[in-house]
Amino acid sequence: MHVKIHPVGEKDCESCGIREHSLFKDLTTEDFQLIDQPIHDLDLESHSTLFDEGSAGTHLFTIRRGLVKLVRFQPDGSQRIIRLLTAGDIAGLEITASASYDSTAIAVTPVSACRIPQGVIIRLEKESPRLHGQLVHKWHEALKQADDFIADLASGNARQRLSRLLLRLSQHDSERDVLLPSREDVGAMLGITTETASRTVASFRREQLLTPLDKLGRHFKVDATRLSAIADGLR
Amino acid sequence: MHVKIHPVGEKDCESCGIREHSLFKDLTTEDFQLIDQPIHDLDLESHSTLFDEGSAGTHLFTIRRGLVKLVRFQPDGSQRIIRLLTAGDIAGLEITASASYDSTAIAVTPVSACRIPQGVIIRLEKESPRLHGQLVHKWHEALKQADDFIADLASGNARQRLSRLLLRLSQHDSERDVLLPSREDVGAMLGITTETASRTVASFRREQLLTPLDKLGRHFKVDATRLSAIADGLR
DNA sequence: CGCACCCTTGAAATTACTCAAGTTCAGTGG
DNA sequence: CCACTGAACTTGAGTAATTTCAAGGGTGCG
Repeated sequence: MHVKIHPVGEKDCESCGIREHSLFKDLTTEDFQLIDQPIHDLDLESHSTLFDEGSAGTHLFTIRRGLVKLVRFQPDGSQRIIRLLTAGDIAGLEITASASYDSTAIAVTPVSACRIPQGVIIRLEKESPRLHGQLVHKWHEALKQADDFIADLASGNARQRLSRLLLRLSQHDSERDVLLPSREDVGAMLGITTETASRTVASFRREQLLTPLDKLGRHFKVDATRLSAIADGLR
Repeated sequence: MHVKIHPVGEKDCESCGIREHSLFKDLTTEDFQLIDQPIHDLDLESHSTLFDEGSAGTHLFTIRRGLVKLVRFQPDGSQRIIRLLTAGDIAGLEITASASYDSTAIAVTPVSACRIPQGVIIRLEKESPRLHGQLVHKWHEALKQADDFIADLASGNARQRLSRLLLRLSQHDSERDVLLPSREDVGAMLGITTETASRTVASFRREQLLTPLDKLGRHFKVDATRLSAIADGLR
């Protein structure tokens, strides 16, 4: 696993491109003075692991670019994806409340992230009400996402689940197009097999709910209107 | 819906039976002085609603006794249970971060709860680091429970899901016995139909994985060892 | 060119859903 | 005290959806 690390000073954080979405959004210059351990800037390859479930929680990560999956391993060794993180999200939030990670975080695409030592967060949380508010905001976001995951992606038949996933993935994206993870990951996210994921995508393609934008079958333009109907169970 | 309300003063909170599990665990006597709005003690009947998804968040609830389900309504009008709350858990935590409730909370059994005004929590959170720590703890608990829900109760076939639910419900209980909610709720929790829930329970009974302790088919003694094997997919 | 890796497809088996009766039990009122 | 009723649970039979197992394609890379 190749990882590029650049130590960054406060200057970099203060001028960071995604700061308005990040934990450090509201921090003042004085707050930045409290950072007494290095924050690293990471570039991670696809498939690399940010941390493992159960291991000691030493850092928390702000995702700057790319897609990260949080997974739990099932008794049979397969993965169940429990959440997806994109730019602005935090991986490893739980270490502000606990000693170890609650799930495994794996990059699904190339990822850029800031790696923040636990100590920095703990210190800032104590001494900066600004960070504090952002942390609460992140807890809420994570919990809501988990709840959405249960209500949307773990309910209904395969067609409904895939529709909801596609709608969700296309939502934040520029204009109704979606870059899907591998069929295996789609399955692990929806709680269906890889084959069913593949068949359902193929079926959506035949029905022109999805129009391929590449030859690999990952990048699509979606028909949001008709997908919404399917998501709501209308055939 | 019948609700009994008893206003309580700080004295009651300080001597509350479940305080060691509650939000107010670490509060000092001075902290209690900050409570400037009445905290009510509620007795709720089975099936009564604590709050509705989307409605303005005015209170948060500490469950003292009984079982509460958090639900989201599906496009077809049916419920999907996204979390179960028992003694010591908090319902409506999200209003410390947001203006409205993210899900609907409904009592599954008769429930006793403390109803705490949003203002009290917001004030205490600002002024008492003790409460603050407890809140973070509760966020973490809720998130972990949501993640467990996805990994355990929304993965695998009906037998595996039911096994995991039974094991989880029997865990905290005194001695390997379980009081199940209605079959409909079991289904809504596992993402299966009522009929499949019923059939699977019946099947477990025939296999003596469950031994009825009442004639209604709600209260059982569980065979934890064999259920674990099923939960892990070993037939 | 050939080897991986992922995706796709087929066919049979399994699992779960749907629809439609029954059954049981608790509570109600005659 | 007993029939009546409603709600929840159970069960069956047929159908639909999904999984499983197995094989075949396509793409990119060494």
